[in-house]
This record gives sequence, C-alpha cells and structure tokens, in this order.
Amino acid sequence: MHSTNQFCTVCGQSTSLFNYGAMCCSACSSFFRRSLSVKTPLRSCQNSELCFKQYNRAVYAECKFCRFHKCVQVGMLNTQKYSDLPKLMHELSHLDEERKKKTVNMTIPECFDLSSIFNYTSIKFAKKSPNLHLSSHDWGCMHQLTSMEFIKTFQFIKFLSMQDLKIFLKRTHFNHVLFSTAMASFSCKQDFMSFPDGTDVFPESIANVTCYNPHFLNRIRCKLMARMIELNITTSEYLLLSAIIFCNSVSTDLSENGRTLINSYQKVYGSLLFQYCEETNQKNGPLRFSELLSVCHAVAKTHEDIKKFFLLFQVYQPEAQPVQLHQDVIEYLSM
Amino acid sequence: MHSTNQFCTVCGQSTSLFNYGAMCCSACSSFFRRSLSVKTPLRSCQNSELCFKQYNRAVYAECKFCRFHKCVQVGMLNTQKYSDLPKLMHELSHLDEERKKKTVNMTIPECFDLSSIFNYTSIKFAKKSPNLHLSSHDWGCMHQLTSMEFIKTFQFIKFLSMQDLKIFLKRTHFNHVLFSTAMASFSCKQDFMSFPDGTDVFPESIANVTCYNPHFLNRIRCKLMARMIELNITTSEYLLLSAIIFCNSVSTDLSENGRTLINSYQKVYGSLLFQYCEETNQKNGPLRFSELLSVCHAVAKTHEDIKKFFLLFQVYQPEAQPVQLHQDVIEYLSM
DNA sequence: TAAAGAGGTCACGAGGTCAG
DNA sequence: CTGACCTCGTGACCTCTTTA
Ligand SMILES: [Zn+2]
Ligand SMILES: [Zn+2]
Ligand SMILES: [Zn+2]
Ligand SMILES: [Zn+2]
Repeated sequence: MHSTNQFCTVCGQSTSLFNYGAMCCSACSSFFRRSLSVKTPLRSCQNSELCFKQYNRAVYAECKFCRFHKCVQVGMLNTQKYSDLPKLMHELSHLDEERKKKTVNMTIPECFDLSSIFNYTSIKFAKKSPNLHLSSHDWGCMHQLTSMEFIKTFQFIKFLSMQDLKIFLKRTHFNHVLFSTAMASFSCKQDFMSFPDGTDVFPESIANVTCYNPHFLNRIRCKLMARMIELNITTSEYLLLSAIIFCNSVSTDLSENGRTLINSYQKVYGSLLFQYCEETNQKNGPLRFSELLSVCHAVAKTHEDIKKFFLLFQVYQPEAQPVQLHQDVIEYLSM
Repeated sequence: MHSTNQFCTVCGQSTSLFNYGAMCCSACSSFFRRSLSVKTPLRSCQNSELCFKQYNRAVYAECKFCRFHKCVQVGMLNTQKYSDLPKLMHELSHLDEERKKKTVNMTIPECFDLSSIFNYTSIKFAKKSPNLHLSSHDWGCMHQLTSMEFIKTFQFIKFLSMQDLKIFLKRTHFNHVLFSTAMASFSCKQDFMSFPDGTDVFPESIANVTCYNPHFLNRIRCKLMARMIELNITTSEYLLLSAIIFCNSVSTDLSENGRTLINSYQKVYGSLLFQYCEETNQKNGPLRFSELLSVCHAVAKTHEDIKKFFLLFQVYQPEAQPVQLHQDVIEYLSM
C-alpha cells in the first residue's frame, strides 16, 4: 500500500487518481462525469452556495450544486471534449448557422413567453412571412433574442444558478449581437454594419433631426468592422472569438461560483483559439492570437458607443421611442 | 540530456528512436504495433481524413484512422513480418490453397448475403454437391467471389475505409481471377485457359453465332498462358506476383490514404519478389524479376480483351445473358 | 559486448454498468 | 443518484534478440 499522501481536491478522500484535470477520488470523478452528461440544469443550493465553505470535506453529498462547483474550482474539465478541435469547430459552426437561420427566417410569435428569455429553456420563435419588412428596432430585438438563444446552447449554461444566468445573459448578449452582426456584414464585403437585409443599425427616425454627430454614428457603424477587415478574420476564428467574447464579462454581480465557471470556460476557448492560431499560422500564431483578442476590445468599445447613442436618442427624440409590436420585449430586456 | 533535435515523423514529439522503418516516438511506435495486431477494421475518420493535414502535429485527441495512415505515410511497416520470406511464402501458399479448395468445392448458398462481398467480413459459401455441373457463368462468378475472399484476407485490408475497400475490390479482383485461372490451367499443362473441370471460359452459347473472331477468343484463352509457359513460372513466383497484381490498381477513385497504403504494400511485395529472384537465380535475378513483372501487363491486356468480349457478347447475344441461379450476384458485382 | 529495435507488460485515465 | 467495479486504449518502461 503506497498511499501517496494525496487527497481528493474536492472531498478530501485519500486517493492517488488524476481525473478530468485534477487530483480527485473515483467518486468525485464519477459525479463530475454524470453532471456533464445530464441534460437538466443543476438544482440550486439551499445554503447560499456555502456548503463547501462551511463544512469543507463533510456533507458534500447533500448539495450537488456546491459539489459540482467545487469540482470546477479545483480545475476539473471535460478534457476529452475540449481537446478535439475539429469536432468542436464543427459543432460551433452548426450552432452559429442555426442562429443565423433563426435571425433571418423567424420572428417573435404573437403569444410570446417572456420568461423563456432568461430561463434555461430555449426561446420559441414563429416563422416570418417572407414579405414582412422589419424596422431597425425589430431587427435589433431579434438579434438580441437569437444571440441569447445561441449563448444558452453552450454546455456550461446549465451549471449557472437561475440568477447568474439572467445576469450573465444581460451583461454579455449585446456584445455577441454586435460581433455577429459585424461578421455577417463582413461576409457581405461591407465596410459598415447593417442588418441582413441592408437596414441601417440606427432607427430611420434619426434622419429627422440633425443633432447627432455623423462621425459618432459612423464610428459605431465602421470601427469594429475596420478592425475585422484589417485582420481579415476567418469563420473559425470568429466562432472561437464569439465564445471568448461572451465569456468575457466577469461581472461582479455574478456569484463567485458563476464567475469561476465562466472564467474557466473563457480560458478553455482562449487556449483553443491559441492552439488554432499556432496550427494555422505556425510561427506567427501568438501574434495572430493577440491581434484577434484585440477584437474583444473593439467590440466592447462599440458597445459603449451604442449605449451613449441610445441615451442621446432618448433625449433628442423621446417621441420616436419604439412603440411597435415588441416594445414589451425591449422593456423586459432592459429591466 | 542529449535530445538529438530529432522529432517523431508522426506526431512531432521530440525523440531519437527509429521504429518500424521511421523516426517515431515510443507512443506512436506502440500505437502502430497495436494497430497491426488488432483484428477489427479501423473505425473510420469523422473529419474527412484530414486530422493530420489541417493540424499537423495533432495535440488533441486524434482519430486512430488518421494517426495510423500518417504512420503508413511516413513509411512505417511491419518490418519483421515482411523480412521472413519463407514464412510469408508458406502463408501465401496456404491462403491460395484455401482459395482453390473453395472455388472447386463450394458454391453460393441459397440465402446469400450480398453485402458481405464488399464488407470486411468473409464471404459465407455453401458445400457444392459433387455432381452439380457449373456453367461458364457459374464458374466465373465463383472465381470472382473466391478471389475477393482471398484478397480480403490480406492484413492491410482492415486499414482501408469501407468506401476504399469497395473501390479497391471492384478495381482489382478480376485481374486476380484471370491470373489464378491461368495458373491453374498452367499447372494442368494446358496451353489455354479453362475452368477447373475443363469448361471453356466463354459461355457455351457463343457457338450459336459466328460473329466472334476466333483469333480474338483464342488470344484471350492463350496469350497470358503463353507468357507464363515461356517463363515457366513457379508457384512461389505466382504467389508473390498475385499480390503485386492486385495491389497494382492505384485508382484515383481511392482516397489518398488508401492509395498510399496499397502502394506501400505493392512495394513490399515487389521487393520480396526481387529478393526471391536474387536468391533463386543469383546473377540473373534482376532479369527474371523484370520478366515476371511483364506478366502484370499480360494480365492487364487480357483483362481489356475480356471487357471487349463482354461488350460484344451483350450486343451479339442479348438473349444469352446469364439468367442462371446467381444473376443477382453478377448484377451486384457490376454495380 | 554494446547499442538498436522489436515486442511484452502494466499502471493510468476515460467511460460504461449496475446493485443498492 | 451514488460509487464500486469493469473494460479498453494508451504510452512509459522493460526484456529479449540481433548485429556490428
Ligand atoms: Zn472526492
Ligand atoms: Zn450547496
Ligand atoms: Zn509520435
Ligand atoms: Zn481523422
């Protein structure tokens, strides 16, 4: 018996095994494996997510939520899944295609369940009649919903608490809207952002007044695009960057467990992108990687600018606020 | 640390080892060894056989199919097996005896699983009643099946993808039928090809019409035979040539991996035959070797002629097409 | 007799199964 | 749902054979 004085980093049991990237006993390894494969979200903790803080190695079995997040905290990861880059790229690509299709072909149904937006469940859309013309507000609203739908298909979402999920989606989905809209425009060889049918990203009513600085508006339309054109970003890079971008908002509003979880996935997608850059660009891989990461900042900058614009829009044109079909959705999103 | 700046030609790991004919690390060497000994075919690639093309050094969980074919590509080979000529000749001889026995004593069973023909599994035959007389079509059909069965017993078959296996068998089996039929006739001291019981290789019905050029028919029956008689080919030479002949069809329909694999085995059997010729004929070895290789062309030429004959047969005698017991097999083979 | 290389051995980690 | 137990592919390490 050469019990190597090693202990499970999750429950403290004596063990010598290394599973899923951390020292852990076979029980915790099995638990982690099961948690990954289960489809339903984790039942939330009844003890303020403190089970492993208060009673470190004792009553772990009682709360799955805390046990799982302890696993994440000590570095456990679905190592197999995230080491098969080609398969992962294929999956990401499929998910993004679905998102694009929904954005273009679907619309918000008459009876829309607002609660499904920030819930674990998927958002139910309705088929759009092909001759329906969407306003800038309509497009924006659909983009927000399909981006959230996209984000919610990621595996780690089911491990966030209900509250964290809502905070996370609200904080991060608009960055994804911006980046995916920019990528769609980039694919159409445009040098300015627009919605898929060419509709401007700003409401038409801004033409009625002259108080917006045209440079400011064009900066929003073009700055992020210019960076993407400069880098000539590829679809694979875009897909991995998407994940990095929406995992980027480590808001302090999130619980510690939520932050740790999202951070760990940001790291995963970061190293996948790094790996991809190295394989694709050899020597110049690291340079390419850091250039691509700068796109995150460009996205964030444009997001700031858009926030400023909507502030001005409310001040200059309070009468032009969206009064159309889905005002309620917009209000719900800004709650 | 005398890390010799050398890298595994398969995975890129630093190594100084030379195994199975290539610079490769102990891991890849173990992998190759295991792959050779495993009985089941390789599970096919899920990434269009590009795992080692796109991401050369494969730091992620790579697929076994691509890893094995990368091994083949860099020149890895079961060197021990293919350096023991006497043992190899014994095995080849045994396999060919089995094939001959099946051709003479077996027949196609009532319930025949057509899908087994182009599959990795062996073809199930039924015992033939000794007084059953076979037509030329029946004999041809059995020869085709037993030749494919023979080809499928070779070790490298299990490394072909399902698709490549089918293409390979269809492209190459008829050359083996011709060569083995000719060899059987040669062993009976005939100077013309016939089936084992003396049945002519052409359907009896050709006697009903006079439109075939008798020189053309006799060229098919005798030309290849004449070359074999001239060279007085031995059984050992025949066995090695068989393998060279059926590895000779590097069809462009095959995947790159399939072509590389078959090419490498053709080279192996080629150098084995060369070695055999040198051992048996001393100084005249190289001459004998090139003479034997010319038989490949004679086989190919006769194959061309037979194709022409079947074209004529369909035109001249459409009513005499094989309507016997195993029409379905013939149709399946020509699909 | 020493180095190279073929092939055997085995602990490890991933993942599946099943009684409790 | 849990965790003990099982199977299987992996690769480090070892032993045996060959050869210069
Ligand atoms: Zn544990
Ligand atoms: Zn808890
Ligand atoms: Zn290697
Ligand atoms: Zn592959």
